[in-house]
Amino acid sequence: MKEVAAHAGVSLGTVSNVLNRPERVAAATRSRVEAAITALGFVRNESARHLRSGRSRTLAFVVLDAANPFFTDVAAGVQRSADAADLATYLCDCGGDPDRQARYLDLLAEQRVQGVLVTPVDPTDPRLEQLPRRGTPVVLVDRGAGPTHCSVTVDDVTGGALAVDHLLELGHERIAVVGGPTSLGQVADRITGARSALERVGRDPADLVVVETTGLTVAEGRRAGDRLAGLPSRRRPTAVFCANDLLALGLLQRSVGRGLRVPHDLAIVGYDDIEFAEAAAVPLTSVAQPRELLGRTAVDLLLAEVGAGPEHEHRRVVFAPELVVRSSTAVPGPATG
Amino acid sequence: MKEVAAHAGVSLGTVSNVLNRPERVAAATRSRVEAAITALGFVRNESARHLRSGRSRTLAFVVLDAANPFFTDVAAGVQRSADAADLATYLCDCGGDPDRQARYLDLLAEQRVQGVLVTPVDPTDPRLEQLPRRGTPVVLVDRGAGPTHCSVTVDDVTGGALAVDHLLELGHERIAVVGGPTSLGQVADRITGARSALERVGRDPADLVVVETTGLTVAEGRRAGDRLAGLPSRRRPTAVFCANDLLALGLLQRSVGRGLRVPHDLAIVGYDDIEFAEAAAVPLTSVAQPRELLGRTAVDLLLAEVGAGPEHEHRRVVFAPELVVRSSTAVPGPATG
DNA sequence: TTGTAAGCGTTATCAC
DNA sequence: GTGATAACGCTTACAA
Repeated sequence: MKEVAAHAGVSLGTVSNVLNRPERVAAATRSRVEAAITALGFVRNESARHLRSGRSRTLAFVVLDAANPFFTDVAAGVQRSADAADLATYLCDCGGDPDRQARYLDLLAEQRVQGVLVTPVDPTDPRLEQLPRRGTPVVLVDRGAGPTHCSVTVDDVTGGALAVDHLLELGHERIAVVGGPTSLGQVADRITGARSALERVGRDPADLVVVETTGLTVAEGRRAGDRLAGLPSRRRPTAVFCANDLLALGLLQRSVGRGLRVPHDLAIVGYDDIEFAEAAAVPLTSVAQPRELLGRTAVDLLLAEVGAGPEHEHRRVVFAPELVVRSSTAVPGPATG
Repeated sequence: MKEVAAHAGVSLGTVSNVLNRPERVAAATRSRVEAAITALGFVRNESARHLRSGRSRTLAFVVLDAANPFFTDVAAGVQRSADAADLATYLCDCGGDPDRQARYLDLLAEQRVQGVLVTPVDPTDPRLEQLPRRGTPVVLVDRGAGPTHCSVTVDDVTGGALAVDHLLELGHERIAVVGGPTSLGQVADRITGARSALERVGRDPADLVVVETTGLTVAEGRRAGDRLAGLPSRRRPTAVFCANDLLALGLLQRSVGRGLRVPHDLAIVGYDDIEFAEAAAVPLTSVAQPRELLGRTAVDLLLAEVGAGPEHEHRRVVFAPELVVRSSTAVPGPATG
């Protein structure tokens, strides 16, 4: 900037004014400075301006796992709202690793971003509470809040119940849940919902077979498929509720591959209703969540908190899930079975 | 930091030493300072340290479209290598929008990140050349480089040829390509490869029907499926090569939905071999790329450039694609057709 | 309308 | 081993 000033024959302050309050500076000087800027290829140093003037124009979305299309869809909503507020969004992918979450949160704290949105891998990380205490608002996305944050969620207990209600209505007796790790609130809640659905019809919730996985991935779904397909048909569940669509897709693929007919031998319900659920080998029944809206709302809450300052009241927004029925649970038609 | 110094009864410089060269400071003072740090919840200001000491410990990966699993898989490779080098990775999602790419590149320039990896939406953006000229190395990922960058790519011309070779071997005469926009080099190259395959067997490359799409998405694939399924069977292609798997999945879904049998009435080849290709309604034949490796190599090139400084010689690494044959082109077995 | 100068929170170079 | 102090590149009063 010093060079620009020299080149244009003005002072540092004037260059700064051209950059920040162009109306304050005479047209002639301004164009001289602008010429110098392009001639020298000057680019402002964001760290310096940030250091001087408080906050950055950046927001971060720390996601559990960017390989899951659910989160990239939520991220699309985040970006949309953030763009409208003229904030840039950095996506920080934890890839399911709590250490990475920790590192990102530390980094973002040091970076003094405007705010952080998180779908936590580890919701118990103390950093999640430290950040807002030190002035960086945090909004929890897809996970319930403590007293220190706003949150946007979809009711996962209801969602789990929706799925199992549907299977019970279809007359299924042996129902399994595939999902994990249960340290993820989403998974735990969906299983709770599944149990409550059984309970409501007078069945013992302990009847629910839980096949725990180490992650919500297609690969884990395949593994679960192997386990189930390996059971003698007498003992095998006739229906499976998967904690997300990736699991369901893997399970579906492996089940079909090992000769099971879906839904005839095995009905499958997924969760999230990602775009690929509909395009699957057997179109997947799934519990849909308003993904984009989740992201947009999260940003709205964040902006409200940034605007309000410390007297801000944290809010929890909860959306309702919806069951989308497709062939993976419907009675098989002639072309599908 | 001043507060920490006061609280611990030492000077600013000592606090800094505790933070950066703890061995230089007496154990007693050190623990006093550390106590003060945790007591006050002190977090270093990254902008300030960055301003003082040159460069950041951050790298950005600007992706064409994070909703495409291909890119999140590449990103996983990027993160892996970046983690190993103790660099944090920000993912910047352009969502296919060149304006967003422009905004991100501007922001990253101002932020003085260590380096930028890009799978460009708009490879002609002058910012891509300005950045390295001003000291921020840029590595092009999945796109060929000019003289100002390193690049890592997979040979898309060969990939396109691989796909069409396969269809020709299966005896297909009327072959279509679905893809777009052709402003994307990937798309253009794959189509070029497709044409060259026809040429090699003495066919007129102009025979290739090109169904242009506005993006590489499932939705666009569905639209293309409608167009194709609407044709009278006499004129309809018997095989389609899609420029990526998302298109292929959408096309597949809609074709099957409109009564076409895959591969009997319509054979489909995708590109990228994303995880969902295998789990599709009809498992998808696809051209596989070493996605993770692409990302890891990109970071390696970037680090080499950062290490070498201006006398660095730009490199272009090109990997080979591989055809993975599945049911969407194979002769239908009893269970699949 | 433009220039001057203080200060943002660090780090690094010195003396002490 | 520790404490002053001068940068780093910018913004913003305030003075000219």
